[in-house]
Amino acid sequence: MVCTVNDLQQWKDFPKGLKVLLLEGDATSAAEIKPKLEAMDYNVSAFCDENEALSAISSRSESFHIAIVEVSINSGQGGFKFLENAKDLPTIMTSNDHCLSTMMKCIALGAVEFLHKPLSEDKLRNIWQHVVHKAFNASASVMSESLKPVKESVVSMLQLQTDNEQQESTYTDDDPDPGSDKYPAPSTPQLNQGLRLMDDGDCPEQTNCSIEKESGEHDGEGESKSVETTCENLNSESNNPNEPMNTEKTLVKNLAEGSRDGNHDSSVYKHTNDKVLSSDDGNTKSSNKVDSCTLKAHRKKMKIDWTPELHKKFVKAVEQLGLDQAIPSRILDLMKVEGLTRHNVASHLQKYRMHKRQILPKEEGRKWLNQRDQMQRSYCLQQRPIMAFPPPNHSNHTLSPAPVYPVWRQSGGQAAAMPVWGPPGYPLWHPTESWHWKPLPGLQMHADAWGCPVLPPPQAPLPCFSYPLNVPGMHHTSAVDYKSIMPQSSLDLHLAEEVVDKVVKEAISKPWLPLPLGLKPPSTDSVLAELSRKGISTIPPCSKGS
DNA sequence: ACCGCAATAT
DNA sequence: AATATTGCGG
Repeated sequence: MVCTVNDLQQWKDFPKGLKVLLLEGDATSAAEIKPKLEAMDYNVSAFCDENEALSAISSRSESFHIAIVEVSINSGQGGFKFLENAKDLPTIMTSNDHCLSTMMKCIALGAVEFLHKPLSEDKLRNIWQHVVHKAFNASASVMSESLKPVKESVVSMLQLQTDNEQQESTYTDDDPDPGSDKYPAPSTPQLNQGLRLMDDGDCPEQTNCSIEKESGEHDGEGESKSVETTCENLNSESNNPNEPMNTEKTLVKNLAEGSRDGNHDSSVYKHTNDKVLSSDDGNTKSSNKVDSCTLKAHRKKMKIDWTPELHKKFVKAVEQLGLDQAIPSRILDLMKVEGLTRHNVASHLQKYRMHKRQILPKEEGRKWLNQRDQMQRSYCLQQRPIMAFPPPNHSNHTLSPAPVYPVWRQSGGQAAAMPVWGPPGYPLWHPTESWHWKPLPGLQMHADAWGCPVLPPPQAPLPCFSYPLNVPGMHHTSAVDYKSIMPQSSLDLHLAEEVVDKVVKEAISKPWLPLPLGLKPPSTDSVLAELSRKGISTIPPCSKGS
């Protein structure tokens, strides 16, 4: 609060008379710069000794409006000490060292601007802006919550915590506090340039940091939202006409994005990019790699590494829930994996289901797909496997080309060659040789394979049996065969039976529907015949609703 | 608000 | 190749 709005209002010829503290590493450069400042009618007090400068501001801090401090590369903390102890004084840092890290460090420590040397009058002319800025923002909470993550990110990147900031407790996460009067300066060309270097890395979407939608997901997924939120906040803030530093904020935010490798929790995420600092030139002071755990606010969603273990959890959850209840949110709950999002689960679940039902090649799918409306379509999709039971007169392979079942890939990669896909949900009609997932002795794989139960499946629920009426021959014979063929996976059995159940119900209730896959056969007549043969003569009145 | 699917992006 | 994201319909 060197200068209040009031002061400014009464300061007729502002910024003339601005009291500038100049701290240079040597008298020569001080003597060089001082005249330039004075040429603008600034009132300059030059120092070459940091401690002297500090005592000057401590003894009469009110007598300076702004400080221009050289960062001396040679002398350790040269300049920083002043910076950190002159919290109330808008401080511009200058240096011959154009290294990005230095710049950021200065800004992070509260400098209002960083100017590359040599200092021209042009660069110095408008330093008064900071004083004005401060005057108008000193009391207001400049550091909004939204900036906290940004701050943390930068700090983390620079590893300031390990360096020099014993006294600087701010970034830890507490105070975004307005008390620390230092605020980022109007961006300078240099700064922008420098920061841009940082984003050449690999954050493609950063350019449009704007509105990432997803804002919808405030739900339980206490995950990587923070940065996005930050982003939004930044944007909204940048709408403020009084805020001259949009670009800088954005860029800084980008930095945050870049440094998003930190995830504190389990091994869900792949730590893929730590290259962020690579563009950093050789700032040796803070060149250590960013500790990945420092950042809580990791930016965009990280790619989940669906390790076998994780997948196991997933499958376990799915099984616990049962197929009907296995929806992303519940699975997510059951899995209890920190950082995992519903989207992650949904995505995985989608794939999981896909492979369970062994999507047929589109071509074939098309054959029977357009036969009916959406309902019909989904019906076909769901039932197709069952319908593919080789009818007496058809060789199955002509109807259902055996898909390949990749097996779960070990994240380690050694088992990459293994088929990762588990058993198809309904492998019945597939030639045995395609059951890659089958026990596979010696490979710990199979348990992780898609669709392969990790837990003994719940014995009880075989929903299909809950229909006393719907156990026509088809079910019977098929089920029996199935069991004899595929005792390995009771889950599959379960699934198959469930599907059978559905099909039977469907067949009973809608005998008029064509069967998928162009299986001519059993179709209506056969089914009906079978039903009657089994003594089931009472076919529910075929109401669509049933 | 969430689910599921398909298409598409990364 | 594996995932994530998006768009759409439900």
